[in-house]
Amino acid sequence: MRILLAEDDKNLNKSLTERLISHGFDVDSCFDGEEALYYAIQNIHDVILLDRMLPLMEGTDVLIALRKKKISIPVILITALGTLADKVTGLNLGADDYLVKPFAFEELLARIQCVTRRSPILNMEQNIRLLDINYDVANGVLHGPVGSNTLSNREGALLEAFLRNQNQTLSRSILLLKVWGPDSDVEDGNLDNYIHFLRRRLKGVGSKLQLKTIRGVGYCLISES
Amino acid sequence: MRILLAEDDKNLNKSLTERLISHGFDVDSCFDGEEALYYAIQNIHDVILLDRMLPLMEGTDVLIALRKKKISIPVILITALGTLADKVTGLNLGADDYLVKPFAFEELLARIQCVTRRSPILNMEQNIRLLDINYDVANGVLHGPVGSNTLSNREGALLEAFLRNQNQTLSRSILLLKVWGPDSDVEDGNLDNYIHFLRRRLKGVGSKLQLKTIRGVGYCLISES
DNA sequence: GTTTTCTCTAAGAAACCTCTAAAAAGAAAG
DNA sequence: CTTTCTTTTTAGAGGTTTCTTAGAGAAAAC
Repeated sequence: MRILLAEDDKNLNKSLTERLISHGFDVDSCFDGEEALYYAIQNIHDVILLDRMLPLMEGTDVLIALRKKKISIPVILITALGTLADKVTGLNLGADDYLVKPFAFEELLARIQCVTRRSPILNMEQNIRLLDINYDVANGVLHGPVGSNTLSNREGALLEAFLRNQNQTLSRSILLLKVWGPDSDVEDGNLDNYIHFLRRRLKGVGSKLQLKTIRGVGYCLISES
Repeated sequence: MRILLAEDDKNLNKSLTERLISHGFDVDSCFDGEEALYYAIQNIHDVILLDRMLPLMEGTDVLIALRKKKISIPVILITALGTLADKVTGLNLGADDYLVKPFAFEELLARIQCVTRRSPILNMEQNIRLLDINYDVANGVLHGPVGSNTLSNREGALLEAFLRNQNQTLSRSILLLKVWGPDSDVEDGNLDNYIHFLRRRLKGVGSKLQLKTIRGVGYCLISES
């Protein structure tokens, strides 16, 4: 699960990023509103944590711009105690939830869980099942008919991308964004590599799932030949 | 066991801190309500001792804020004799116990014991057992099948963190917070060091428990391979 | 048949973890 | 106050895993 964090307080930003990562999320963090919008419109994140007051562009304006572009990624607004009064405005603008500083990390986790639960496949559940496999997201363990296998981070992120977008063909560029993030300048061939790794893993646990290549476009996880 | 103490009377604060430490607790002390909330929301303490009247933010408001954030750490309110009248209010707000100033230190100890006994793993009992070990918290002695061993303070705090959170993967950042406290600026590598020490201790007493490393995240105490 | 695109192997690079050694800090004893 | 011992911390060598790059061969498209 990929999270975009826009928070200008350097300490808070760093600590949140670390703790989110340690909970198994992929995190892109930024420090001002323009940057936040730049990342957000790539539409590759599953949740956006948006501080209300940001340099260059207010968090609320980022939110307005997003919704105007019909991007419906769940947004959790982070408001300081002082600006709490107009929290209603935030919700009216299209925010899915808000959080008042200071907040407990556990509360943040709960709210993330809450806003992502709405979209059925996109939830934070420990396990995602499909056909004959069962992927434990938190621990990165893939269970299949023949056995289990622990995936590396990249392998896990790639599998997650397919599992959260079932029956969809994911283009190479989308996969690169979702798995390596918007800033990565990784070689294109690296993706082929991980596709290969993942195929080996799937075969290794005896799954009938196959990563079909859609030539010139990308890949799709399917269950039949 | 890590205790958060919020008490603005400098003398009382100091004396309590010292005596608690001498009884084997780890103590973070602070002098006003905002600070107290700041520490408390990190959710790393096992008990919170909260003076009712604090600068910047009343103890009761801290308590309200905490419970609102679904943080359920046991809280013992400390009230002066004059404000005793509305002690009921405190309990209704979610406090677990209260203590009227002036009080005997032994009474405080008893009440800490009382509120921590409720959660089965988190209690103050002398010994915590798991599989083939038995850890005497008060004296820092680790008993295993082959022998016993006295742990240093840090080693003990680390082992305690694992024993109080059984079957959980504890991230490096959480461990640093729980063992070294929220203000420490200790080098990250120090943790690796104590993991190593603890592994040696466990092996030394012949235990089958293992500290499994979860690469890129942290560690987990498990009993099987 | 040529070109493009994809698959897979191999190996170097980077990141991360473990453990040793020793310096620094602190506590206890003389 | 000094010495001695223990604990805590820093530093870094060496090992392991993961990530990335590169390129040869296979498959598909034209």
